[in-house]
Amino acid sequence: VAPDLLGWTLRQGEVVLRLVETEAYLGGADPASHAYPGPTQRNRSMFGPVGCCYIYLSYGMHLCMNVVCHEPGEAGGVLLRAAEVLEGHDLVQQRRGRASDLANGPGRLGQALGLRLEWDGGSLLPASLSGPPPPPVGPLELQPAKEPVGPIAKGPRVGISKAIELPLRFWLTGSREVSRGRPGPSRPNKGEEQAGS
DNA sequence: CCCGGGATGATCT
DNA sequence: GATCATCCCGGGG
Repeated sequence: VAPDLLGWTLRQGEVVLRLVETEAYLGGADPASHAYPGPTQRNRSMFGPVGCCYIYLSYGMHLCMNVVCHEPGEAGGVLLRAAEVLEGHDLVQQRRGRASDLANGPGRLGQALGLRLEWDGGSLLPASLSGPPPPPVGPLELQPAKEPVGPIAKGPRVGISKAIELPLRFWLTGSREVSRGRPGPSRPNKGEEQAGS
Protein backbone atom coordinates (compact mmCIF):
# COMPACT_ATOMS: atom_id res chain seq x y z
CA VAL A 1 0.00 0.00 0.00
CA ALA A 2 2.86 2.40 0.75
CA PRO A 3 3.96 2.75 -2.90
CA ASP A 4 0.35 2.71 -4.05
CA LEU A 5 -0.39 5.81 -1.97
CA LEU A 6 2.14 7.90 -3.89
CA GLY A 7 0.30 10.49 -5.95
CA TRP A 8 -2.77 10.38 -3.73
CA THR A 9 -4.01 13.63 -2.26
CA LEU A 10 -4.76 14.52 1.33
CA ARG A 11 -7.09 17.40 2.08
CA GLN A 12 -7.63 19.32 5.31
CA GLY A 13 -9.82 22.35 4.86
CA GLU A 14 -8.28 24.55 2.20
CA VAL A 15 -4.97 22.68 2.23
CA VAL A 16 -4.41 19.91 -0.32
CA LEU A 17 -1.21 17.87 -0.41
CA ARG A 18 0.04 15.37 -2.98
CA LEU A 19 1.95 12.49 -1.42
CA VAL A 20 5.43 11.90 -2.83
CA GLU A 21 7.15 9.84 -0.12
CA THR A 22 5.87 7.09 2.17
CA GLU A 23 7.17 4.39 4.48
CA ALA A 24 5.59 1.08 5.42
CA TYR A 25 5.54 0.00 9.04
CA LEU A 26 4.41 -3.55 9.73
CA GLY A 27 3.13 -4.94 13.00
CA GLY A 28 4.52 -7.72 15.15
CA ALA A 29 7.09 -8.70 12.54
CA ASP A 30 8.65 -5.24 12.32
CA PRO A 31 10.84 -4.15 15.27
CA ALA A 32 10.91 -0.58 13.92
CA SER A 33 7.13 -0.23 14.03
CA HIS A 34 5.37 1.57 16.84
CA ALA A 35 2.98 -1.39 16.77
CA TYR A 36 5.75 -3.89 17.51
CA PRO A 37 5.47 -3.87 21.34
CA GLY A 38 1.71 -4.36 21.17
CA PRO A 39 -1.12 -1.94 21.76
CA THR A 40 -0.54 1.04 24.06
CA GLN A 41 -2.49 4.22 24.55
CA ARG A 42 -0.38 6.00 21.98
CA ASN A 43 -0.39 3.45 19.16
CA ARG A 44 -3.84 1.93 19.56
CA SER A 45 -5.08 3.41 16.30
CA MET A 46 -2.73 1.16 14.34
CA PHE A 47 -4.62 -1.82 15.72
CA GLY A 48 -7.94 -0.36 14.61
CA PRO A 49 -9.79 -0.19 11.31
CA VAL A 50 -7.83 0.32 8.11
CA GLY A 51 -8.36 3.58 6.25
CA CYS A 52 -8.16 5.55 9.48
CA CYS A 53 -5.26 7.70 10.63
CA TYR A 54 -2.67 7.13 13.32
CA ILE A 55 -1.43 10.51 14.54
CA TYR A 56 1.38 10.58 17.07
CA LEU A 57 3.70 13.02 18.79
CA SER A 58 7.32 12.64 17.74
CA TYR A 59 10.30 13.93 19.71
CA GLY A 60 7.94 15.80 21.96
CA MET A 61 7.18 18.46 19.38
CA HIS A 62 6.10 17.13 16.00
CA LEU A 63 2.86 15.50 14.89
CA CYS A 64 3.18 12.84 12.22
CA MET A 65 0.57 10.63 10.62
CA ASN A 66 0.06 7.15 9.21
CA VAL A 67 -2.62 5.69 7.04
CA VAL A 68 -3.66 2.64 9.05
CA CYS A 69 -3.24 -0.40 6.87
CA HIS A 70 -2.95 -4.06 7.80
CA GLU A 71 -4.46 -7.51 7.49
CA PRO A 72 -7.39 -8.44 9.74
CA GLY A 73 -6.17 -9.08 13.27
CA GLU A 74 -2.84 -7.42 12.57
CA ALA A 75 -1.54 -3.87 12.99
CA GLY A 76 0.46 -1.47 10.87
CA GLY A 77 0.45 1.72 8.93
CA VAL A 78 2.01 3.83 6.21
CA LEU A 79 3.92 6.88 7.42
CA LEU A 80 3.41 9.92 5.21
CA ARG A 81 6.89 11.39 4.87
CA ALA A 82 6.64 14.10 2.23
CA ALA A 83 4.21 15.87 -0.06
CA GLU A 84 3.77 18.72 -2.52
CA VAL A 85 1.41 21.54 -1.65
CA LEU A 86 -1.31 21.69 -4.30
CA GLU A 87 -3.66 24.11 -2.58
CA GLY A 88 -3.52 26.39 0.43
CA HIS A 89 0.01 27.70 -0.07
CA ASP A 90 -0.58 30.84 1.95
CA LEU A 91 -1.90 29.00 4.97
CA VAL A 92 0.84 26.39 4.80
CA GLN A 93 3.56 29.02 4.57
CA GLN A 94 2.03 30.79 7.53
CA ARG A 95 1.93 27.59 9.56
CA ARG A 96 5.47 26.65 8.59
CA GLY A 97 6.85 30.15 8.99
CA ARG A 98 8.75 29.89 5.73
CA ALA A 99 8.28 29.78 1.96
CA SER A 100 10.11 26.54 1.16
CA ASP A 101 10.53 23.11 2.71
CA LEU A 102 6.83 23.13 3.37
CA ALA A 103 6.09 19.42 3.65
CA ASN A 104 9.29 17.51 2.90
CA GLY A 105 9.41 15.51 6.10
CA PRO A 106 6.83 13.79 8.29
CA GLY A 107 6.81 16.49 10.96
CA ARG A 108 6.74 19.27 8.40
CA LEU A 109 3.93 17.52 6.56
CA GLY A 110 2.01 17.35 9.82
CA GLN A 111 2.56 21.02 10.50
CA ALA A 112 1.52 21.93 6.95
CA LEU A 113 -1.73 20.04 7.47
CA GLY A 114 -2.36 21.56 10.86
CA LEU A 115 -2.62 18.09 12.39
CA ARG A 116 -4.21 17.78 15.81
CA LEU A 117 -3.83 14.88 18.17
CA GLU A 118 -7.56 14.65 18.67
CA TRP A 119 -7.95 13.63 15.02
CA ASP A 120 -6.12 10.41 15.80
CA GLY A 121 -8.16 7.39 14.75
CA GLY A 122 -10.56 9.20 12.44
CA SER A 123 -11.41 7.77 9.04
CA LEU A 124 -9.63 9.19 6.01
CA LEU A 125 -12.15 7.79 3.54
CA PRO A 126 -15.80 8.44 2.71
CA ALA A 127 -18.15 6.52 4.96
CA SER A 128 -19.28 4.47 1.98
CA LEU A 129 -15.81 2.99 1.61
CA SER A 130 -15.22 2.13 5.27
CA GLY A 131 -16.32 -1.33 6.24
CA PRO A 132 -18.74 -1.80 9.11
CA PRO A 133 -18.68 -0.62 11.80
CA PRO A 134 -18.09 2.77 10.17
CA PRO A 135 -15.51 4.78 12.07
CA PRO A 136 -16.22 8.48 12.45
CA VAL A 137 -15.07 10.47 9.45
CA GLY A 138 -12.46 12.99 10.51
CA PRO A 139 -11.42 16.31 9.00
CA LEU A 140 -8.78 14.64 6.80
CA GLU A 141 -9.74 13.30 3.39
CA LEU A 142 -7.62 10.90 1.37
CA GLN A 143 -8.31 10.64 -2.36
CA PRO A 144 -6.80 8.41 -5.05
CA ALA A 145 -4.43 9.80 -7.66
CA LYS A 146 -6.30 11.12 -10.66
CA GLU A 147 -3.42 10.48 -13.02
CA PRO A 148 -0.83 7.72 -13.18
CA VAL A 149 2.34 8.53 -11.27
CA GLY A 150 5.84 8.29 -12.70
CA PRO A 151 8.58 5.88 -11.68
CA ILE A 152 8.79 4.89 -8.03
CA ALA A 153 12.04 4.37 -6.15
CA LYS A 154 12.56 2.53 -2.89
CA GLY A 155 15.16 2.29 -0.18
CA PRO A 156 15.74 1.95 3.56
CA ARG A 157 13.54 3.80 6.01
CA VAL A 158 14.70 6.96 7.74
CA GLY A 159 15.36 7.70 11.38
CA ILE A 160 15.08 4.19 12.77
CA SER A 161 17.60 1.96 14.52
CA LYS A 162 16.01 -1.45 13.99
CA ALA A 163 15.30 -3.32 10.76
CA ILE A 164 17.28 -0.64 8.97
CA GLU A 165 17.95 -2.92 6.02
CA LEU A 166 14.34 -3.34 4.89
CA PRO A 167 13.58 -1.29 1.75
CA LEU A 168 10.20 -0.08 2.92
CA ARG A 169 10.54 3.58 1.99
CA PHE A 170 9.07 4.69 -1.33
CA TRP A 171 9.16 7.96 -3.21
CA LEU A 172 8.36 9.40 -6.60
CA THR A 173 11.52 9.49 -8.67
CA GLY A 174 12.26 13.04 -9.65
CA SER A 175 10.16 14.68 -6.99
CA ARG A 176 11.95 17.62 -5.43
CA GLU A 177 9.88 17.33 -2.30
CA VAL A 178 11.32 14.18 -0.79
CA SER A 179 12.60 14.59 2.73
CA ARG A 180 16.04 16.02 3.38
CA GLY A 181 19.22 14.18 2.72
CA ARG A 182 17.44 11.58 0.65
CA PRO A 183 18.20 10.52 -2.85
CA GLY A 184 16.34 12.71 -5.24
CA PRO A 185 17.20 13.26 -8.87
CA SER A 186 20.25 15.30 -7.96
CA ARG A 187 21.90 12.96 -5.51
CA PRO A 188 21.00 9.30 -5.77
CA ASN A 189 22.49 7.17 -3.04
CA LYS A 190 24.55 4.51 -4.65
CA GLY A 191 22.97 1.13 -4.76
CA GLU A 192 19.74 1.66 -2.90
CA GLU A 193 17.54 3.23 -5.52
CA GLN A 194 15.46 1.04 -7.74
CA ALA A 195 13.03 2.09 -10.38
CA GLY A 196 9.55 0.75 -10.11
CA SER A 197 6.53 1.38 -12.23
C1' DC B 1 24.22 22.54 -1.19
C1' DC B 2 25.57 19.20 2.39
C1' DC B 3 26.49 17.87 6.93
C1' DG B 4 26.63 17.62 12.04
C1' DG B 5 24.99 18.93 16.53
C1' DG B 6 21.67 19.93 19.80
C1' DA B 7 16.91 20.98 21.31
C1' DT B 8 12.89 18.71 23.05
C1' DG B 9 9.32 16.48 25.96
C1' DA B 10 6.04 12.66 25.64
C1' DT B 11 6.17 7.72 26.03
C1' DC B 12 7.20 3.40 27.96
C1' DT B 13 10.22 0.25 30.90
C1' DG C 1 15.93 7.08 32.84
C1' DA C 2 16.57 5.80 27.94
C1' DT C 3 14.72 6.20 23.63
C1' DC C 4 12.86 8.53 19.89
C1' DA C 5 9.21 6.90 12.49
C1' DT C 6 12.32 14.92 13.79
C1' DC C 7 13.55 19.71 12.95
C1' DC C 8 16.24 23.89 12.72
C1' DC C 9 20.29 26.30 12.44
C1' DG C 10 24.96 27.33 11.59
C1' DG C 11 29.36 26.35 9.37
C1' DG C 12 32.11 24.90 5.56
C1' DG C 13 32.77 23.73 0.50
